[in-house]
Formats: sequence, structure tokens, C-alpha cells
Amino acid sequence: MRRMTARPANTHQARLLRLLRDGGPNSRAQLGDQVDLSRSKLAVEVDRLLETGLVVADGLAASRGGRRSHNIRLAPGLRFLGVDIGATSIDVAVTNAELEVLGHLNHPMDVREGPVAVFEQVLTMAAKLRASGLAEGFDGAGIGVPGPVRFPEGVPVAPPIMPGWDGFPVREALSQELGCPVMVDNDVNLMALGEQHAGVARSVGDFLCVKIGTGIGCGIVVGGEVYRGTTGSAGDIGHIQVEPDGRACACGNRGCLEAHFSGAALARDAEDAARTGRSAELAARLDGAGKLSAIDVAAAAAAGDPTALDLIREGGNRVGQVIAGLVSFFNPGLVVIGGGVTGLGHNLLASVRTQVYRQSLPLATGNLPIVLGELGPVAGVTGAARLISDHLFSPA
Amino acid sequence: MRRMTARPANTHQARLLRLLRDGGPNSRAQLGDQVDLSRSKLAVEVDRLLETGLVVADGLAASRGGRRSHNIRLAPGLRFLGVDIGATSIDVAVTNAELEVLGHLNHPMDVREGPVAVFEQVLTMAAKLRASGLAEGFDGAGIGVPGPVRFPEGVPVAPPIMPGWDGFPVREALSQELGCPVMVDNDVNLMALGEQHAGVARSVGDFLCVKIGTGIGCGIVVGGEVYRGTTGSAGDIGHIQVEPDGRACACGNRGCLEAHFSGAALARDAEDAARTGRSAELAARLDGAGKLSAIDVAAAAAAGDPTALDLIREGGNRVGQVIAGLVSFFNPGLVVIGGGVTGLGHNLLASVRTQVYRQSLPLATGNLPIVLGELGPVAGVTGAARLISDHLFSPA
DNA sequence: CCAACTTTCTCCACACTCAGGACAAAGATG
DNA sequence: CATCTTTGTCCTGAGTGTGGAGAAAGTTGG
Repeated sequence: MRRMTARPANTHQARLLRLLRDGGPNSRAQLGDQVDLSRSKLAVEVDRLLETGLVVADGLAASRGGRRSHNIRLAPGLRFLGVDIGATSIDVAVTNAELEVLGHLNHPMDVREGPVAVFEQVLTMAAKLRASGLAEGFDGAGIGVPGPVRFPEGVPVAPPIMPGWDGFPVREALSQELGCPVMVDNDVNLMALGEQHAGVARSVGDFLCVKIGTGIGCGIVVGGEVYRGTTGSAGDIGHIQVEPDGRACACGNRGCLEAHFSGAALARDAEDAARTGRSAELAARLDGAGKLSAIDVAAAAAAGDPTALDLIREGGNRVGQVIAGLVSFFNPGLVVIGGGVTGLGHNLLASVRTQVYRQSLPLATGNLPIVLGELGPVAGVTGAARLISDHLFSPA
Repeated sequence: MRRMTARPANTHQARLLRLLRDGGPNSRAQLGDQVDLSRSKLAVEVDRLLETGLVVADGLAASRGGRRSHNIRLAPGLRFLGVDIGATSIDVAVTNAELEVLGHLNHPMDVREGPVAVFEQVLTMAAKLRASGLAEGFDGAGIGVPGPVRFPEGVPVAPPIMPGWDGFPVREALSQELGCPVMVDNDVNLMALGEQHAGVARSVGDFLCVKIGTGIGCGIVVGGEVYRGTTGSAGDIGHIQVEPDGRACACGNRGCLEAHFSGAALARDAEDAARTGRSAELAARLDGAGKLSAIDVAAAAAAGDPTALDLIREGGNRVGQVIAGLVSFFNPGLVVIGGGVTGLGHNLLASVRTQVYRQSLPLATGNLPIVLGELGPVAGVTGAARLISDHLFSPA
């Protein structure tokens, strides 16, 4: 199949493509109602899009009391690849033009193995998805990496947890391998985009998306757009100091949020509690290598283990304290909490909420929902697909 | 004189008005180079603006090697009123259309005297400026109040330090009295706008403007636009907790930044040091009522008083700690520090910088200037004029 | 089965926008 | 004084977009 070559020629066309992406197939008449254009002008633009092959007319819709309308939809063969590289695993998914996930693979892998090894794995997974018949090729790909990115160039910069990636031309390299346009972003920003597109943050203009996985980061959305900061490191809240002379952090400082609570810190604390005999529940869950994960802590808490509950509560207080500050500063309309620790669920959420509602000003918290993300591992890959589709569905 | 009645009819006209405002008088040819429009189209739009009276052609400019150009400038009679209501004083200024301050008055007054009394004073000051011949009337006014504002309506909401103002229709009332359009915003946002227009933040897209006066607030500028948050309380950093069980704050919580450092807290600490005999320098500066101000502390520090220096240093550390967190989160291109405490100058700046550069990530601080505002009390009124002119210089 | 009404879509005439070139005006230069 | 440069105006032609007329295709009720 010939891949997507054309791009919208003007903002009207871009607008139409996004409407079709977000609202599904539609008739010319209904599109006309949404884009404040005359029927005639709209017909012209739709015809031009039909000529480019970006959209197709397939069949007639049911009548709504008059002549039946032609269904206009995005080309059904369009495929986007969404890649989410986490600290300890890789997610890859294929979507159609409406960004619905058609297939999704996950593979545990440490980013610290470096860009070359990770890329090989990503390409293998992409090939597997293609082989399964879900795609004959990709029209675009979005990829998230767990660290700051110089966005225009698509290159990671000074990533603390991913040595070896600094300056690696992710966009360039992946584009070469896949033969399609690629956009690169921070994994946290993509999670925010995903939740905005298909999750809890639909129709919210300004919100924060806190991702607690191996580390902690925060996606910032302002007026519906991801805010990336001057050097692309906005949202890097893992190294905010929460304890003047606290624990040593990998970044070289002491008392960073991430050192006190995160997937990694929680696992370490739980292992410690298990070995020192403070929790039989946790001890029973130690694996062969003497390791625990956030999931084990969640299970122990569900079984009523007070030590596990304490760990979660204390962690929630730490994050909540930081989020309370951010809420005062940013005054968001919504706070989403996601990442690996969502398994800790409402125990975590409860302590976060307590801190925020107690510490931040009533005006900022009065109507502020604090909720868990609803897309789980799909958020990142959906956000990645959204990133590239936003890029391709804008005037060239 | 007839006041400004017309508004730009389209974005081109709005663009031209702003160019003339920010770049001063200009020829048609030079304007054409700046707004990607053909000479003919530009001539048409300029002619239409001339017809409305918003701009005038006055005289010929010097030749640049060919035919001399006609100078196009904003109507010289346009006048904006900028009002900055602080916690303890009121600033009022008149500007021309280029936002140059033509006259500026200051009057000490406590906002807690309520909106009616404050308004009376503002109107008196405006009348005095008018009587001095600087303006025959006002084409628009901007006003800043020390608390959150529901921006579209121009109404203060739940202002902690200004009881009695909650819900008072500031925009409506002032517009009625002055007979011209009015826009209302938080005083901190206006300071940010002022520094962006004519101060240290020119040509910076994303920056923070921390105002330390009686309280502490922070103006947030994203992509050149002030970010106000979902309910208009964005930037309210005075009540971020900096000490788990710290001092009691007026807001009802404990350990708020504002309770530990701000103009008010610093004065209290200084008075305490003076009375308990810890600082002779400060004791010597006590006024009849046993009061001190930030200026006294600055003077004592300049005289080498170690207690005063300690107070400044400790305060700077507190604010620096919070700013460090905000820098990690927001990744600004510039941090401006202003407000009443700028008199503390480089002693304060030094401790803020130390905290930020030590605690925030290198990627965020690498190229980050932290500077004092350069406009002083003019920042707020300039920002106020800018606010209303931005409003009036946009398509109706 | 037919008349009346709806909804969808196409076609066409007209207005408006805007670019670019020709040209006039006004000055500099040698 | 001839030539060049810069500025500003006028005009034509291409393209953009609106709104109305009307054809196409359906529903509804008698």
C-alpha cells in the first residue's frame, strides 16, 4: 500500500482532518456545522482532501429525515506507530488514523542498555505488529523517552537516568529505519496527551499529569497544548527537594522527591521492611533475587498489611506535598495521577488528596478533581500516536 | 477631545497598531517589511486606520536615499490610565499610546479600607493627573489588585488580604466612573506584563516574575501570554508550605512561605530583633510607633549589621527554595524578582541564586538568568496600560 | 401511490482579499 | 542634468469564500 504522502494544504483541511480523527466519520453537512464554513467552500476542501487520498467517501449513512449523506472518513489504511520507552520496559502499539489502538506489545527492557539495543527491540516489535497483518507500513510514528528532549530536533538532552542517550538522534534514526515522519517527546508529556485525547482529561484545558513510575515526572498542559519549557525539561519534578537533609539521590543532591518516593524507592523500602522482619506479608512476596515491586506492596496493602499501608501513605504524603505546591502555583483544572504506581490505587490517592486539599488555597482546590489515569499503559502509546498525527494533520 | 471610539477591524490592523505601539512611529514601507503583506494591501489598511483616527500621518521622515517617507504614528492624543493597587499603597500613571509613562503618582493607603474608599482615592489621583494637563480624558484603563481575579469579568474573588473586595465589580465600576473600557488583573501579572513590555523580560517567551511585597506572588508568562490558571489564582505561591510545622499564617495554615518571608514578615522579624537587643543598627531605625520596614533592613545590612544580613539571607533561602522547585517544574527562560523588597538587592539575590542553582537540575538552570526587575514601581502601571492596550488593539 | 416537506449536495454568480507589476513622486548622487 | 534609489499609488488578475437556486434522495401522512 502507498503510504500517506500528502499533507493538508491549509488550516481548513487540517481542521477537517482533526475533526474526522476525533469525532469519527461524518457527513459533509455535519462537518460544515462544526467548521464555520459555507457548504460550498466546505465541499471544495473535502473534494481536495478526497483527491489526495487522505480521506475517503465510503457508503451512505442512514437518513435523518431527508437525502442520505455520504460518509466521509479518514483513509482506513492509515497507520500510526506509538512507542513508549519507559525506564524498565518498552510499549509499542499500532493505531489507525482515529488513534484507536489496533495492537499493543510490551517488552521488559532497561533503557540503560542504550539507544542501539533499545532501537533494535523497538524495530523488532514494530515488525511483529506489521507481520500480524495490522499494518502494511506506517504513515508516522511518535516516540516517548524517559527524559528531557530538545523537541524541535527530537533529541534527548542530558537524561539523568539514561546515560548513552544524550544527543542520540532519535528522530532522525527512527525516521530512517521506518521510512516515515517521526516526532519525539518526553514520556510524561505523551501520557498527558494520551489522557487528554482518550482518557480522563478530555475537554480540560489546563491540567497536570503526574506520572509515578521508576521516577516521577509531570506533564503540563496549558490551553490544550503541552508545555515543554525553555529547554524541554519542564515537569521534571522528581528532583524537587522535599527534605532538607534527606536521602541521597542519584542526581547528586539530597532529599529529592524521587529518592523518597517513586516506584524504585518504594520497592527498596518494601524490601528493607521484608528483610528486617517488619512485615510478614511483604517477606512472603520476596522473589528469588530478594526483590519486590510496587505491585507486591499493593497486594500486601490489600491484604491489610499495616507496614505496606504505611509505606503507601507516607509516599502519598510526600507526592501530595509537592503537588499541593504545584496546584497553588499552576491552578490546574484537573490533576491526573498515573504510571506504574496506579496499582496502589485509592490508598495513594487518598493521602495525595488529603495533602492537596489541606495545603492549597480553597480557590485553587474548590473545584479540582484529583484522579487516577484511566488508560494505564495505553496512555503513552496513544499520546505518541496523537503527537505524530497532530504534526501530520497541520499545514505543511 | 474626542476619545478613542474605533477598534481595529481585523487582525492586520491590530498587528499594525501593536507594531506602532512597540516600535514607535514608522513609514508605510517599513511597516510593510514587518507584517508580511503586500505594499498595496498595507496601504489600504493604513488608510482605513487613518480614517478611524487611531493613527495619524505627521510630517515626513528624513530621506534614506530616495523619496522621503510619511511618518505614521498612533494618535498623539491617546491616553491610557494604569492603576496598581498594592497592599499598602496605590500607584496611578498616565501613558500615551506607546505606553510611555507621562505622569505617575503614589499614595500610601491600605487596601483593607475597602473598595469604596480606595476607588475614591484612585479617582482623585486620576483627576489630578488630568488636571495637570497630561490628559484630557482616558481611552482605556488597566487596574491591578493584590489578589486573584476572575479575569473575563474583572472581579476579585476570595482575596485573602483584601476582605470586602470579594465580588466587587471593579471593572464595571471603574468603567462607569471613567467612561472608558477597563481591564482588571492581579497586580503580580501586571508587573510581569510591565517587565515584559519595557523591562528585563523583553523578548523572553516563558518566564516567571516573583513579586515580594507585603505578600508573595508570581506572574507566569507562557509563550508571551500571561497564564492565569483555571480560576485565576495561578501564581499564588505565598501559601506554599516551606516548613512542616512552621509559623501560623493569616490563611489559617502553618509554615506558609509568606509567613516566613515577605515584606510584612521581614518587618516583624526586624522589629523583634531591634526590641530584644540583637541589633543596635535596627533599634536605631525604629520609628515612633516602633515600626520598621524592608528599607530599614536594607539600610542596616548596607551598614554591615550582621543580624539584618542574616534576616535577608535566611529569607532569600526560603524564597530560593520555593523558586528552585518552580524552576524544575516550569523550566523558565528567566526569573525576575521584584516588589518592595528589591531594595534588599544583591544580598537577597545572592541567596536565591545559591538555592536555585544548587537544587534545580543543571539542564533547567544552565542558561537561566535570575535578575531583579528594572522598572520598580513603574512595572505595575506599565503592565496595566499594556493590559488595556492589548485589549483595545485587538479586533472587536 | 402521491403530494408536501427535509436533508444533502452541487453549481453558479458575485463580492472581497491580496499579490505583484507599472508608474508617479521625491529625493540623492555624481 | 541624467541616473539611481526609495516611497507611495493605482490597476489588473488570481484566488477565496458566501449565499442562493436548484437537483437529488429520502421521510411522512393521507
